Amino acid sequence: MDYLKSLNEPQYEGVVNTDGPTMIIAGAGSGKTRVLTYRIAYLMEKKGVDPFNILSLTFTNKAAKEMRDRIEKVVGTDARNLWMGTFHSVFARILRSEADRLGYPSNFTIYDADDAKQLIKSIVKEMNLDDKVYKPNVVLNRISGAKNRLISWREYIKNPIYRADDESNMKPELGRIYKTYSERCFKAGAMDFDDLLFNTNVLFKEHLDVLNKYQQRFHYVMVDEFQDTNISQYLITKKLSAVRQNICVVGDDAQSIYAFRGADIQNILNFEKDYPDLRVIKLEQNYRSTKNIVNAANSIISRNRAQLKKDVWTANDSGTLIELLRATSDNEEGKLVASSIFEEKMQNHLKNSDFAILYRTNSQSRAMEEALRRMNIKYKIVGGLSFYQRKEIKDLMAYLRYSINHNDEQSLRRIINYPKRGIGDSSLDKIIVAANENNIGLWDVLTNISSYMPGRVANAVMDFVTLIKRFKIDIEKKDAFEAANLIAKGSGILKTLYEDKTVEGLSRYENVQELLNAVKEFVDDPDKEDKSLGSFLQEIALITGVDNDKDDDDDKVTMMTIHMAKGLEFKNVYIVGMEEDLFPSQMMLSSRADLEEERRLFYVAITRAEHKLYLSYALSRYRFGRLKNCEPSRFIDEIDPSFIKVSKRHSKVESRPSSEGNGDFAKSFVSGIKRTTSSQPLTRKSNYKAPVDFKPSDTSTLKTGMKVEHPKFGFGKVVEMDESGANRKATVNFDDFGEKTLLLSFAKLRIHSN
DNA sequence: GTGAGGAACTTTTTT
DNA sequence: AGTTCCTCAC
Repeated sequence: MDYLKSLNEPQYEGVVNTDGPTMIIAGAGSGKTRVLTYRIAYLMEKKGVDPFNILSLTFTNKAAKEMRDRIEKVVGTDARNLWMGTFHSVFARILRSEADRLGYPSNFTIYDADDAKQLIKSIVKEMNLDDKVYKPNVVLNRISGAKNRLISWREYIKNPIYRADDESNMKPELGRIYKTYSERCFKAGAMDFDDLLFNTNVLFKEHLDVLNKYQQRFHYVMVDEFQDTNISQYLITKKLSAVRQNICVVGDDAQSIYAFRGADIQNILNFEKDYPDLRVIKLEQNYRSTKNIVNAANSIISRNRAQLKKDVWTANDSGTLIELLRATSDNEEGKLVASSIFEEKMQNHLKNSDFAILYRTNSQSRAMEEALRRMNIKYKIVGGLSFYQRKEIKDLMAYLRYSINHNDEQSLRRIINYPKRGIGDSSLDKIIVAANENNIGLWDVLTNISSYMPGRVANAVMDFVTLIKRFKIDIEKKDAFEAANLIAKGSGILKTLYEDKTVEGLSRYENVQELLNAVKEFVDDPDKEDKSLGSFLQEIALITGVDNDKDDDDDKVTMMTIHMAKGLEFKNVYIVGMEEDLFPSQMMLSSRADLEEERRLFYVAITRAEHKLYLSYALSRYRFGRLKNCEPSRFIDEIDPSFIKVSKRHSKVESRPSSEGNGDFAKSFVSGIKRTTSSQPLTRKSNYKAPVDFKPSDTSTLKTGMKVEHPKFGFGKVVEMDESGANRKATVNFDDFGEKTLLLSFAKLRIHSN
């Protein structure tokens, strides 16, 4: 057990005091992951605990995987049997096997935020409420908040305080929306993210035999990033460890940055009250960063009132001062950062992967990307719109999900008319209303469609039902990969995408193939016990941006939001967009507590840096297409000035550009074609109007090989004619826009020559 | 039912 | 600057 020798005293305490309630307060960079890893290894090696009896909850799946790998290095392949994962993934797994207790199917669907918002939107519409008042985001937040505090819709409706609160906010119907939303999810056999935790609590509360089973199973319970757990999560861990009391939570109140998601910093501040004989261990020595960085971070966080006493220090060198960069615009900010990275690489022999650019909002990545590309610096963006949120992926997933769970309303919505089969929105609404009015499942309506709907649409629905039934059989008879393949082909998704020869269409086709590859990998993975398609889908639903980070060994600069950077470290860090209203975010400044959360976020960002930290801000920035003036963030002034210096790249203040931007670069894009609005994207072809003198020719004589002109796409050559159907189509290869297939009854083509 | 085109709105972080 | 909703014509 050599590894114990490398630990300092509090770290050692954290590893060997395995029994009884323990709280480890771990300052940034204090070796928290090491302690947790060794603690588990110690439990297995020294105490002979079966890994099957250890539950370790982490914040991301990636963190879980890394920890498992590290433990495996110490104790061997036994580590694979540990229960390790995020709250959501571990309890989704448990719910899956206990679903019948709650009246759910074991193959329940997991709704992501997108599905949830769509559902709320349609409920608000059905209830004839104003969607300006009941915005899906706001409603979902409110429902989510209630669930995270374990308030069911029944209690919500009963409680006069919530009602009064909602009424004073002019949203008296929230309770009813919550009720309908819950019922619809239940009927659809679906749980949203919050339900996974909420229903686990219900399960443990109402089925004591089940609770008992898991209490007996988990002899040791550990929770990482405890500062970011909500009440619902806290109660689950408390219940699970109630018999043996072997609960160990690890966290840092100074790094609590998920209050918006229901994380309650009181969990960590009040933990002592719940466990009077709690052992508290503080890890205060920072091994990661220079003195300047540690002290600067301390000078920031000391301004917050809500915190535990802690004295983070380091024995490392002072290092260089933090550098402050000022740019005239967001684009120049990108250039300054890129050239600074270039210079640092040259002078200090650093790799791209030693750098991280951190920002407050995802939209800030754009300017940085362009600058890095121009300087030929490789980069990767972690998070943002993930692979699994792309339309084509969600479409295929919806087919897979629906083929497994025929009552999944949101999936049905996506696929019933994609590819087009003549079942429009109004027909779909009728189907949903029929299901709700007769209190039956969607599938029951679809299979008896002729009693609800006459004629042409009914036939289309019957074809759809036959298709889904076929898929269901495929899933039962074949393995997940083959079934997914058959569904991708049979649904017509592959064909539709294959026919789209545009650049975007090609990449969409490749993405679908990529998803099929992911299923293949899943099926071939020897570590997976349940290889059904349903199990694959549930796993995918809980994958996040960081988990998805495939090429982390490539030499690339990492770009991500500060939230995503939690738990990571880099030699050099750039925190960009240090502007008032952006960071701290304007939306967070309504109360003191929120300012403190923004400050903790800044603390997290600073403490990611090992050697060198840069802060940058711009004097003006594009927002909704307009250039807006910006002021430096108050956080810059809050850093003790002895740790910070102004960079030599700092721009002069006088050079601030005029705030009157006219994003009118489109004019030069395609000559002779006018943009119809100043504010709409180039990607939409309808944003261009033909010059007034454009007169289309009679296209009845159009043939392959002819040169044509189109008002929006300019000149091109006909590569293929399709005269088979009622609608004549021509595929034209345009000089500037590539191949497009045009319906000749609509297309305004002018024939030039052949 | 479908697609084109215009207007209006957007305004944070994520399991 | 990009998305989404609405309207209108086919």
